[in-house]
Amino acid sequence: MKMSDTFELAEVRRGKVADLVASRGAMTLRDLCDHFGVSEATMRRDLQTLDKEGRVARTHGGVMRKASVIGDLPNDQRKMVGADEKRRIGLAAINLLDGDEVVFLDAGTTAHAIAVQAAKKPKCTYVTTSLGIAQKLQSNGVSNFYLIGGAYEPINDSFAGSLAIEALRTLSFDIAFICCTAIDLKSRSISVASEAYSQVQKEVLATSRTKFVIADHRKFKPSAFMRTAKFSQISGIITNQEIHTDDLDALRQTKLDVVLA
Amino acid sequence: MKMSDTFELAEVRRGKVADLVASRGAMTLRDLCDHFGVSEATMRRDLQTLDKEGRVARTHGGVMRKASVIGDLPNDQRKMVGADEKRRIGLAAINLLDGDEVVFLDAGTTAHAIAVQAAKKPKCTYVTTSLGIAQKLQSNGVSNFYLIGGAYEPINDSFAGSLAIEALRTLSFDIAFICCTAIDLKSRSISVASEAYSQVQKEVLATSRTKFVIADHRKFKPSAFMRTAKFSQISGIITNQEIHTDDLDALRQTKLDVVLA
DNA sequence: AGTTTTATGATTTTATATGATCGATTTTTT
DNA sequence: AAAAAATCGATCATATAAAATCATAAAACT
Repeated sequence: MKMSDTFELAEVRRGKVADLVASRGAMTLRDLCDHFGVSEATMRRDLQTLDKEGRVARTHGGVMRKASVIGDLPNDQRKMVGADEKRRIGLAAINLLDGDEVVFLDAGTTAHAIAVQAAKKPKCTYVTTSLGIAQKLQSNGVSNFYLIGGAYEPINDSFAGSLAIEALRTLSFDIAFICCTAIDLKSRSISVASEAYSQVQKEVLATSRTKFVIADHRKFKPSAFMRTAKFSQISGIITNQEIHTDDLDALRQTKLDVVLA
Repeated sequence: MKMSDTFELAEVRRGKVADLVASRGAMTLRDLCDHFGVSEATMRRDLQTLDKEGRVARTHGGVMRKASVIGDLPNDQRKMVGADEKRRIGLAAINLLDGDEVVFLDAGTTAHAIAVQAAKKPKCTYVTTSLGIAQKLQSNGVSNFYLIGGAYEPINDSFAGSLAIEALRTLSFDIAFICCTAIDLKSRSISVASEAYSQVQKEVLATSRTKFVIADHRKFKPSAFMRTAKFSQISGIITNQEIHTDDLDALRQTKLDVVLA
């Protein structure tokens, strides 16, 4: 039988399975089959092998990280404001993808929620300016990603400056997921907190075919910082159902695609 | 037995096979056949030989890098090898700094040990290609650092490729701390495991005023991978006291500054 | 030169990996 | 507790890969 294109060697695949399980803590058989594109029988045999080697611990229906190799716990479980809303937004974003795009992930906790799910579209190429998102992609076993480097901006855990701008000029993205600090429905614009980063965002917007702003409902408030873009420059907004009715009405009066997660 | 001819001798080819496998992590038999233009039978025999010599690890359908070389081990395990030696090397490196330089930190566990101490010279500007080192600087509160982005290289947790090279071309460093896989005292050269990353290192060397190789005593062994630089291109070596006497004598016969930590 | 040794590629035989199927077992639902 | 659903392990056919064998070609040695 023909093996998957991405993981041609069984042993390599098993290594990735072990890494993935170690980083996520636990996974179902179904998740692993989808991720690696193999049948249940094959994945069962992989898990059997890995279990014998002591690299994972099998359970009914899936597999868990071995209790002894705790190490650093994934910070997915770290409490953040509106964690479930962000998770839903991240899932909605991932579901917008066909599966073969070049995807830009902006710096921000909402884009972080996309990175958490990125393994579901393993054929996509991910590009980010965020240190934390790069970490997350790496620990989730997504290895086909690019990081835009530059000067570190502690304010949003990202890289900016001329190095970043220059790097972005040589790239282009199929779709960009943009984070912001505030969405002002009156001026129909989005804004961020860092001056250096607003330049990065402008460059990203200039080089992306489709641009979605991702923002939970709390972001709909008057801006007070650097204005990055007007609504006319973006394709749509992904937000969550808890959005205030007035805000939603205002949004619907724009030309933007609105996705409620 | 004649070795003078530089044409495609079998042993030369096997060396290249070992290099390629070490640099890519894993390859299929078919890939290798295509790359070297030999039959499957021949390549199988090569792999059999290399496997017996312990230079690669065969698997069904192809071949993988030996886990012990670098990279495939879980991060926490890798860091524990010679931890105290690396800590001392890191400290020695930091003590070489005046306190106001632009410092390049290479990708590798030894450079990681420098990053751990970086807060002791807070006025320095740090630049790195390593995701892990960027994390460490960030978590240590060192915020004046730059990350060279690019395509992620799982083999050494760093970024490489044309984006990285281009970014490096616009910078220059006062001092660079370079990590390597092996230091060959006979050929007086250093080598690394990743093809893409050796290019990054060459660019760093070209753009740094002072270049120190940092390597614990285990690194003094014949190279088998990508040669990055000759001794004539670097300023000195920082290693630890446990270095073998023969190695130290050989080192002292070079023009390099030798720092024992 | 001529002989021996080694390396290579084609061919056949053996071994391994995969996916589908089918009861058996466990878990969940009713 | 019974029924339903999901998961598991075993088996089989098939496709792919590895080993063994053999004939030829290239090097090395005398």
